Amino acid sequence: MKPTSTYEDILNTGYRLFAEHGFEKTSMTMIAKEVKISKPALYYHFVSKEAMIDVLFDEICKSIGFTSFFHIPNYTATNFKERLISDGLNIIAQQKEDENYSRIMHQYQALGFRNMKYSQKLIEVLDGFTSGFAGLLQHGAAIGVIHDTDVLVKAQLLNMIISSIDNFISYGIDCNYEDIWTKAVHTIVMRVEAT
Amino acid sequence: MKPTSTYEDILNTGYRLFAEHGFEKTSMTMIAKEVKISKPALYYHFVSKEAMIDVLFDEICKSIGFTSFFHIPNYTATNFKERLISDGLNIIAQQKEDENYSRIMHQYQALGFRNMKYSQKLIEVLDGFTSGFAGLLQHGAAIGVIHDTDVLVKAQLLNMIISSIDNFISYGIDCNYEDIWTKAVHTIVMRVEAT
DNA sequence: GTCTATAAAAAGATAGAC
DNA sequence: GTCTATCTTTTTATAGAC
Repeated sequence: MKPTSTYEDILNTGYRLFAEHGFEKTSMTMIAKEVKISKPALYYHFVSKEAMIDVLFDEICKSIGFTSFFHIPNYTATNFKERLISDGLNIIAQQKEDENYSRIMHQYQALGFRNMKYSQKLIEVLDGFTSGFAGLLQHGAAIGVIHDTDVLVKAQLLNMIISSIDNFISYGIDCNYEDIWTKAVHTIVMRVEAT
Repeated sequence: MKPTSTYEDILNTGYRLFAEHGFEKTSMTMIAKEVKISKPALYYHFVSKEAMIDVLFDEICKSIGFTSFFHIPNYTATNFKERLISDGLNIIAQQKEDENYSRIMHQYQALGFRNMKYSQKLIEVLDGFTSGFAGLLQHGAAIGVIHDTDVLVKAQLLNMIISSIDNFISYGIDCNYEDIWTKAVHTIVMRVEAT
Protein backbone atom coordinates (compact mmCIF):
# COMPACT_ATOMS: atom_id res chain seq x y z
CA MET A 1 0.00 0.00 0.00
CA LYS A 2 2.91 2.36 0.70
CA PRO A 3 5.97 1.03 -1.14
CA THR A 4 8.23 4.06 -1.20
CA SER A 5 9.03 6.87 1.15
CA THR A 6 8.36 9.36 -1.63
CA TYR A 7 4.84 7.98 -1.90
CA GLU A 8 4.17 8.70 1.76
CA ASP A 9 5.81 12.07 1.45
CA ILE A 10 3.47 12.97 -1.39
CA LEU A 11 0.41 11.84 0.55
CA ASN A 12 1.34 13.84 3.63
CA THR A 13 2.15 16.92 1.58
CA GLY A 14 -1.07 16.55 -0.39
CA TYR A 15 -3.05 16.26 2.81
CA ARG A 16 -1.58 19.48 4.12
CA LEU A 17 -1.78 21.50 0.90
CA PHE A 18 -5.30 20.31 0.04
CA ALA A 19 -6.41 21.26 3.55
CA GLU A 20 -4.76 24.67 3.38
CA HIS A 21 -5.72 25.72 -0.14
CA GLY A 22 -8.48 23.35 -1.20
CA PHE A 23 -8.41 20.73 -3.92
CA GLU A 24 -8.90 23.11 -6.83
CA LYS A 25 -6.43 25.74 -5.72
CA THR A 26 -3.77 23.11 -5.05
CA SER A 27 -2.08 22.20 -8.32
CA MET A 28 0.08 19.18 -9.02
CA THR A 29 2.89 21.68 -9.63
CA MET A 30 2.57 22.97 -6.08
CA ILE A 31 2.67 19.48 -4.61
CA ALA A 32 5.66 18.46 -6.73
CA LYS A 33 7.51 21.61 -5.71
CA GLU A 34 6.75 21.08 -2.02
CA VAL A 35 7.89 17.45 -2.17
CA LYS A 36 10.92 18.61 -4.17
CA ILE A 37 10.36 16.28 -7.10
CA SER A 38 9.31 16.99 -10.66
CA LYS A 39 5.75 16.80 -11.90
CA PRO A 40 6.28 13.67 -14.00
CA ALA A 41 7.76 11.99 -10.92
CA LEU A 42 4.55 12.87 -9.14
CA TYR A 43 2.51 11.33 -11.95
CA TYR A 44 4.60 8.20 -11.66
CA HIS A 45 3.18 7.65 -8.16
CA PHE A 46 -0.36 8.87 -8.81
CA VAL A 47 -2.01 8.43 -12.18
CA SER A 48 -4.02 11.62 -11.75
CA LYS A 49 -4.88 14.32 -9.28
CA GLU A 50 -8.24 12.70 -8.64
CA ALA A 51 -6.59 9.36 -7.88
CA MET A 52 -4.46 11.07 -5.27
CA ILE A 53 -7.49 12.74 -3.72
CA ASP A 54 -9.23 9.36 -3.61
CA VAL A 55 -6.33 7.51 -1.98
CA LEU A 56 -6.12 10.26 0.62
CA PHE A 57 -9.84 9.90 1.28
CA ASP A 58 -9.56 6.16 1.81
CA GLU A 59 -6.67 6.60 4.24
CA ILE A 60 -8.60 9.18 6.25
CA CYS A 61 -11.80 7.14 6.35
CA LYS A 62 -9.95 4.21 7.88
CA SER A 63 -9.35 6.07 11.11
CA ILE A 64 -12.53 7.99 11.84
CA GLY A 65 -15.15 5.36 12.62
CA PHE A 66 -17.17 5.23 15.82
CA THR A 67 -15.21 2.21 17.02
CA SER A 68 -11.98 4.21 16.82
CA PHE A 69 -13.21 6.25 19.76
CA PHE A 70 -15.83 4.24 21.65
CA HIS A 71 -15.30 0.65 22.84
CA ILE A 72 -18.58 -0.63 24.22
CA PRO A 73 -17.05 -3.55 26.19
CA ASN A 74 -15.16 -0.98 28.26
CA TYR A 75 -18.40 0.54 29.52
CA THR A 76 -19.46 -0.73 32.94
CA ALA A 77 -22.20 0.24 35.34
CA THR A 78 -19.77 2.24 37.47
CA ASN A 79 -17.90 4.07 34.71
CA PHE A 80 -20.61 4.48 32.06
CA LYS A 81 -21.23 8.21 32.31
CA GLU A 82 -17.60 9.18 32.89
CA ARG A 83 -16.46 6.95 30.05
CA LEU A 84 -18.99 8.39 27.60
CA ILE A 85 -17.89 11.88 28.53
CA SER A 86 -14.16 11.16 28.33
CA ASP A 87 -14.36 9.27 25.02
CA GLY A 88 -16.25 12.23 23.56
CA LEU A 89 -13.68 14.64 24.96
CA ASN A 90 -11.09 12.52 23.24
CA ILE A 91 -12.68 13.21 19.85
CA ILE A 92 -12.83 16.91 20.64
CA ALA A 93 -9.16 16.94 21.63
CA GLN A 94 -8.22 15.18 18.41
CA GLN A 95 -10.17 17.65 16.27
CA LYS A 96 -8.52 20.56 18.02
CA GLU A 97 -5.10 19.04 17.51
CA ASP A 98 -5.25 18.66 13.72
CA GLU A 99 -7.17 21.51 12.20
CA ASN A 100 -6.27 20.32 8.73
CA TYR A 101 -8.53 17.34 9.31
CA SER A 102 -11.74 19.39 9.46
CA ARG A 103 -10.63 21.51 6.55
CA ILE A 104 -10.01 18.61 4.24
CA MET A 105 -13.16 16.79 5.32
CA HIS A 106 -15.19 19.84 4.34
CA GLN A 107 -13.62 19.56 0.90
CA TYR A 108 -14.73 15.95 0.65
CA GLN A 109 -18.18 16.89 1.83
CA ALA A 110 -18.38 19.49 -0.93
CA LEU A 111 -17.22 16.90 -3.45
CA GLY A 112 -19.89 14.56 -2.13
CA PHE A 113 -22.59 16.88 -3.39
CA ARG A 114 -21.48 16.10 -6.94
CA ASN A 115 -20.01 12.62 -6.66
CA MET A 116 -21.65 9.85 -4.68
CA LYS A 117 -18.40 7.95 -4.13
CA TYR A 118 -17.46 10.54 -1.54
CA SER A 119 -20.85 11.14 0.03
CA GLN A 120 -21.53 7.43 0.44
CA LYS A 121 -18.50 6.89 2.66
CA LEU A 122 -19.16 10.05 4.61
CA ILE A 123 -22.74 8.99 5.23
CA GLU A 124 -21.49 5.58 6.33
CA VAL A 125 -19.28 7.23 8.93
CA LEU A 126 -22.10 9.44 10.20
CA ASP A 127 -24.58 6.56 10.29
CA GLY A 128 -21.93 4.50 12.05
CA PHE A 129 -21.83 7.04 14.84
CA THR A 130 -25.59 7.07 15.20
CA SER A 131 -25.86 3.28 15.35
CA GLY A 132 -22.74 3.16 17.51
CA PHE A 133 -24.26 5.51 20.06
CA ALA A 134 -27.53 3.55 19.86
CA GLY A 135 -25.69 0.32 20.66
CA LEU A 136 -23.87 2.02 23.49
CA LEU A 137 -27.07 3.36 25.00
CA GLN A 138 -28.71 -0.02 24.60
CA HIS A 139 -25.80 -1.50 26.49
CA GLY A 140 -26.23 1.14 29.18
CA ALA A 141 -29.89 0.24 29.48
CA ALA A 142 -29.03 -3.46 29.66
CA ILE A 143 -26.68 -2.91 32.58
CA GLY A 144 -29.29 -0.67 34.19
CA VAL A 145 -27.57 2.69 34.28
CA ILE A 146 -29.89 4.56 31.91
CA HIS A 147 -33.47 4.43 30.69
CA ASP A 148 -34.12 2.51 27.49
CA THR A 149 -36.60 5.07 26.12
CA ASP A 150 -36.01 6.89 22.82
CA VAL A 151 -32.63 5.25 22.36
CA LEU A 152 -32.39 6.03 18.64
CA VAL A 153 -33.29 9.68 19.00
CA LYS A 154 -30.87 10.09 21.89
CA ALA A 155 -28.17 8.46 19.77
CA GLN A 156 -28.90 10.87 16.91
CA LEU A 157 -28.77 13.83 19.27
CA LEU A 158 -25.38 12.74 20.63
CA ASN A 159 -24.09 12.27 17.09
CA MET A 160 -25.33 15.71 16.10
CA ILE A 161 -23.72 17.36 19.11
CA ILE A 162 -20.36 15.72 18.41
CA SER A 163 -20.60 16.60 14.71
CA SER A 164 -21.47 20.18 15.48
CA ILE A 165 -18.68 20.56 18.00
CA ASP A 166 -16.28 19.39 15.31
CA ASN A 167 -17.82 21.87 12.92
CA PHE A 168 -17.70 24.76 15.37
CA ILE A 169 -14.06 23.99 16.17
CA SER A 170 -13.23 24.08 12.47
CA TYR A 171 -14.86 27.51 12.23
CA GLY A 172 -12.56 28.69 14.98
CA ILE A 173 -15.46 29.46 17.29
CA ASP A 174 -14.22 29.59 20.85
CA CYS A 175 -16.57 27.79 23.24
CA ASN A 176 -16.06 25.55 26.22
CA TYR A 177 -16.66 22.41 24.17
CA GLU A 178 -15.71 20.10 27.02
CA ASP A 179 -18.42 21.69 29.14
CA ILE A 180 -20.95 21.46 26.31
CA TRP A 181 -20.30 17.77 25.71
CA THR A 182 -20.42 16.99 29.41
CA LYS A 183 -23.73 18.82 29.80
CA ALA A 184 -25.04 17.16 26.63
CA VAL A 185 -24.35 13.71 28.04
CA HIS A 186 -25.95 14.65 31.33
CA THR A 187 -28.97 16.20 29.66
CA ILE A 188 -29.63 13.72 26.88
CA VAL A 189 -28.56 10.45 28.49
CA MET A 190 -28.61 10.99 32.22
CA ARG A 191 -31.65 13.15 32.70
CA VAL A 192 -32.87 11.07 35.63
CA GLU A 193 -29.73 11.72 37.65
CA ALA A 194 -28.97 14.83 39.63
CA THR A 195 -27.82 17.92 37.77
CA MET B 1 -29.01 47.12 -5.86
CA LYS B 2 -30.59 45.25 -8.76
CA PRO B 3 -30.95 47.62 -11.70
CA THR B 4 -31.43 45.26 -14.60
CA SER B 5 -33.24 42.02 -15.16
CA THR B 6 -30.08 40.55 -16.63
CA TYR B 7 -28.29 41.27 -13.37
CA GLU B 8 -30.83 39.27 -11.39
CA ASP B 9 -30.76 36.56 -13.99
CA ILE B 10 -26.99 36.25 -13.60
CA LEU B 11 -27.24 36.10 -9.81
CA ASN B 12 -29.89 33.39 -9.87
CA THR B 13 -28.01 31.37 -12.44
CA GLY B 14 -24.76 31.80 -10.53
CA TYR B 15 -26.44 30.63 -7.33
CA ARG B 16 -27.66 27.50 -9.02
CA LEU B 17 -24.49 26.65 -10.94
CA PHE B 18 -22.19 27.40 -8.02
CA ALA B 19 -24.32 25.15 -5.83
CA GLU B 20 -24.38 22.37 -8.39
CA HIS B 21 -20.75 22.39 -9.51
CA GLY B 22 -18.88 24.43 -6.92
CA PHE B 23 -17.17 27.77 -7.35
CA GLU B 24 -14.02 26.45 -9.00
CA LYS B 25 -15.73 24.11 -11.41
CA THR B 26 -18.21 26.78 -12.49
CA SER B 27 -16.56 29.04 -15.06
CA MET B 28 -17.68 32.45 -16.18
CA THR B 29 -18.14 30.87 -19.60
CA MET B 30 -20.66 28.42 -18.17
CA ILE B 31 -22.61 31.18 -16.46
CA ALA B 32 -22.61 33.35 -19.57
CA LYS B 33 -23.80 30.45 -21.68
CA GLU B 34 -26.57 29.57 -19.24
CA VAL B 35 -27.77 33.18 -19.08
CA LYS B 36 -27.47 33.31 -22.87
CA ILE B 37 -25.21 36.33 -22.96
CA SER B 38 -21.55 36.68 -23.89
CA LYS B 39 -18.70 36.63 -21.41
CA PRO B 40 -17.88 40.35 -21.79
CA ALA B 41 -21.53 41.11 -21.10
CA LEU B 42 -21.16 39.13 -17.90
CA TYR B 43 -18.07 41.13 -16.98
CA TYR B 44 -20.02 44.32 -17.58
CA HIS B 45 -22.29 43.40 -14.64
CA PHE B 46 -19.66 41.85 -12.38
CA VAL B 47 -16.12 43.10 -12.38
CA SER B 48 -14.77 39.64 -11.55
CA LYS B 49 -15.84 36.14 -10.61
CA GLU B 50 -14.93 36.82 -7.00
CA ALA B 51 -17.08 39.94 -6.94
CA MET B 52 -20.01 37.87 -8.12
CA ILE B 53 -19.39 35.26 -5.42
CA ASP B 54 -19.23 38.03 -2.82
CA VAL B 55 -22.45 39.72 -3.91
CA LEU B 56 -24.17 36.35 -3.80
CA PHE B 57 -22.85 35.77 -0.29
CA ASP B 58 -24.16 39.12 0.93
CA GLU B 59 -27.60 38.42 -0.52
CA ILE B 60 -27.77 35.03 1.16
CA CYS B 61 -26.54 36.30 4.52
CA LYS B 62 -29.34 38.84 4.63
CA SER B 63 -31.97 36.16 5.03
CA ILE B 64 -30.51 33.55 7.36
CA GLY B 65 -30.25 35.24 10.75
CA PHE B 66 -31.84 33.93 13.94
CA THR B 67 -34.45 36.69 13.85
CA SER B 68 -35.60 35.50 10.43
CA PHE B 69 -37.01 32.41 12.12
CA PHE B 70 -37.55 33.18 15.82
CA HIS B 71 -39.48 36.20 17.09
CA ILE B 72 -39.13 36.36 20.85
CA PRO B 73 -42.11 38.69 21.44
CA ASN B 74 -44.35 35.99 19.99
CA TYR B 75 -43.37 33.56 22.74
CA THR B 76 -45.87 33.43 25.61
CA ALA B 77 -46.22 31.23 28.67
CA THR B 78 -48.88 29.15 26.99
CA ASN B 79 -47.27 28.69 23.58
CA PHE B 80 -43.55 28.67 24.48
CA LYS B 81 -42.74 25.03 23.86
CA GLU B 82 -44.96 24.59 20.82
CA ARG B 83 -43.64 27.81 19.29
CA LEU B 84 -40.01 26.82 19.81
CA ILE B 85 -40.71 23.49 18.17
CA SER B 86 -42.64 24.90 15.23
CA ASP B 87 -40.17 27.70 14.51
CA GLY B 88 -37.42 25.08 14.42
CA LEU B 89 -39.46 22.86 12.15
CA ASN B 90 -39.83 25.88 9.91
CA ILE B 91 -36.05 26.07 9.45
CA ILE B 92 -35.93 22.35 8.72
CA ALA B 93 -38.68 22.67 6.13
CA GLN B 94 -36.86 25.54 4.45
CA GLN B 95 -33.58 23.60 4.26
CA LYS B 96 -35.36 20.63 2.77
CA GLU B 97 -37.03 22.85 0.19
CA ASP B 98 -33.89 24.42 -1.31
CA GLU B 99 -31.07 21.92 -1.36
CA ASN B 100 -28.90 24.34 -3.30
CA TYR B 101 -28.76 26.48 -0.19
CA SER B 102 -26.82 23.93 1.87
CA ARG B 103 -24.57 23.15 -1.05
CA ILE B 104 -23.53 26.72 -1.65
CA MET B 105 -23.12 27.45 2.04
CA HIS B 106 -20.64 24.59 2.29
CA GLN B 107 -18.67 26.26 -0.47
CA TYR B 108 -18.57 29.50 1.51
CA GLN B 109 -17.57 27.60 4.61
CA ALA B 110 -14.67 26.06 2.67
CA LEU B 111 -13.67 29.51 1.41
CA GLY B 112 -13.82 30.76 4.98
CA PHE B 113 -10.91 28.52 5.91
CA ARG B 114 -8.69 30.62 3.64
CA ASN B 115 -10.37 34.00 3.69
CA MET B 116 -11.69 35.60 6.83
CA LYS B 117 -14.20 37.78 5.02
CA TYR B 118 -16.36 34.70 4.56
CA SER B 119 -15.76 33.00 7.89
CA GLN B 120 -16.43 36.18 9.84
CA LYS B 121 -19.96 36.51 8.51
CA LEU B 122 -20.64 32.81 8.91
CA ILE B 123 -19.46 32.92 12.51
CA GLU B 124 -21.66 35.95 13.08
CA VAL B 125 -24.67 33.97 11.89
CA LEU B 126 -23.80 30.99 14.10
CA ASP B 127 -23.11 33.17 17.12
CA GLY B 128 -26.36 34.98 16.38
CA PHE B 129 -28.22 31.71 16.75
CA THR B 130 -26.52 30.89 20.04
CA SER B 131 -27.21 34.29 21.56
CA GLY B 132 -30.67 34.27 20.02
CA PHE B 133 -31.54 30.97 21.66
CA ALA B 134 -30.00 32.25 24.91
CA GLY B 135 -32.22 35.33 24.79
CA LEU B 136 -35.21 33.16 24.03
CA LEU B 137 -34.50 30.83 26.94
CA GLN B 138 -33.93 33.82 29.22
CA HIS B 139 -37.31 35.09 28.14
CA GLY B 140 -38.79 31.68 28.88
CA ALA B 141 -37.27 31.75 32.34
CA ALA B 142 -38.57 35.28 32.91
CA ILE B 143 -42.13 34.25 32.13
CA GLY B 144 -41.68 31.17 34.29
CA VAL B 145 -42.03 28.33 31.82
CA ILE B 146 -38.48 26.94 32.05
CA HIS B 147 -35.59 26.82 34.50
CA ASP B 148 -32.95 29.53 34.20
CA THR B 149 -30.04 27.14 34.78
CA ASP B 150 -27.28 26.64 32.17
CA VAL B 151 -29.03 28.92 29.71
CA LEU B 152 -25.94 29.48 27.56
CA VAL B 153 -25.07 25.79 27.28
CA LYS B 154 -28.68 24.91 26.46
CA ALA B 155 -28.65 27.62 23.77
CA GLN B 156 -25.45 26.19 22.31
CA LEU B 157 -26.93 22.69 22.31
CA LEU B 158 -30.06 23.90 20.48
CA ASN B 159 -27.88 25.73 17.96
CA MET B 160 -25.79 22.62 17.41
CA ILE B 161 -28.82 20.41 16.90
CA ILE B 162 -30.33 22.79 14.34
CA SER B 163 -26.98 23.15 12.56
CA SER B 164 -26.49 19.41 12.46
CA ILE B 165 -29.98 18.76 11.18
CA ASP B 166 -29.25 21.16 8.34
CA ASN B 167 -25.98 19.38 7.73
CA PHE B 168 -27.54 15.91 7.78
CA ILE B 169 -30.25 17.04 5.39
CA SER B 170 -27.62 18.34 2.99
CA TYR B 171 -25.93 14.92 3.09
CA GLY B 172 -29.20 13.38 2.06
CA ILE B 173 -29.44 11.37 5.26
CA ASP B 174 -33.01 10.33 5.83
CA CYS B 175 -34.10 10.75 9.44
CA ASN B 176 -37.23 11.94 11.13
CA TYR B 177 -35.81 15.38 11.71
CA GLU B 178 -39.09 16.77 12.99
CA ASP B 179 -39.09 14.10 15.69
CA ILE B 180 -35.46 14.78 16.57
CA TRP B 181 -35.99 18.51 16.95
CA THR B 182 -39.14 17.99 19.00
CA LYS B 183 -37.36 15.57 21.33
CA ALA B 184 -34.36 17.89 21.50
CA VAL B 185 -36.53 20.75 22.69
CA HIS B 186 -38.23 18.50 25.23
CA THR B 187 -34.96 17.06 26.47
CA ILE B 188 -32.79 20.16 26.53
CA VAL B 189 -35.28 22.85 27.43
CA MET B 190 -38.24 21.15 29.00
CA ARG B 191 -36.67 18.40 31.06
CA VAL B 192 -38.80 19.25 34.12
CA GLU B 193 -42.02 18.64 32.24
CA ALA B 194 -43.55 15.29 31.49
CA THR B 195 -42.07 13.23 28.66
C1' DG C 1 12.16 6.62 -10.27
C1' DT C 2 13.32 10.87 -11.74
C1' DC C 3 14.28 14.37 -15.00
C1' DT C 4 13.66 18.47 -19.03
C1' DA C 5 10.66 20.01 -22.24
C1' DT C 6 6.28 20.43 -24.05
C1' DA C 7 1.79 19.63 -25.38
C1' DA C 8 -3.33 20.57 -25.06
C1' DA C 9 -7.03 22.48 -22.90
C1' DA C 10 -9.37 25.79 -20.17
C1' DA C 11 -9.56 29.50 -17.19
C1' DG C 12 -10.17 34.71 -16.02
C1' DA C 13 -10.20 38.80 -18.13
C1' DT C 14 -9.98 42.64 -21.87
C1' DA C 15 -9.88 45.48 -26.54
C1' DG C 16 -12.65 47.61 -29.29
C1' DA C 17 -16.73 47.66 -32.45
C1' DC C 18 -21.77 48.35 -32.40
C1' DG D 1 -25.36 46.57 -22.74
C1' DT D 2 -23.87 43.40 -25.69
C1' DC D 3 -20.99 41.44 -29.09
C1' DT D 4 -16.58 38.88 -31.70
C1' DA D 5 -12.02 38.04 -31.21
C1' DT D 6 -8.08 37.66 -28.50
C1' DC D 7 -4.64 37.82 -24.63
C1' DT D 8 -2.44 35.81 -20.75
C1' DT D 9 -1.89 32.53 -17.41
C1' DT D 10 -2.39 28.27 -15.47
C1' DT D 11 -3.83 23.84 -15.41
C1' DT D 12 -3.54 18.59 -16.03
C1' DA D 13 -0.95 15.51 -18.24
C1' DT D 14 2.69 13.24 -21.34
C1' DA D 15 6.91 12.15 -24.49
C1' DG D 16 11.16 10.59 -24.18
C1' DA D 17 15.97 10.75 -22.15
C1' DC D 18 18.72 9.04 -18.11
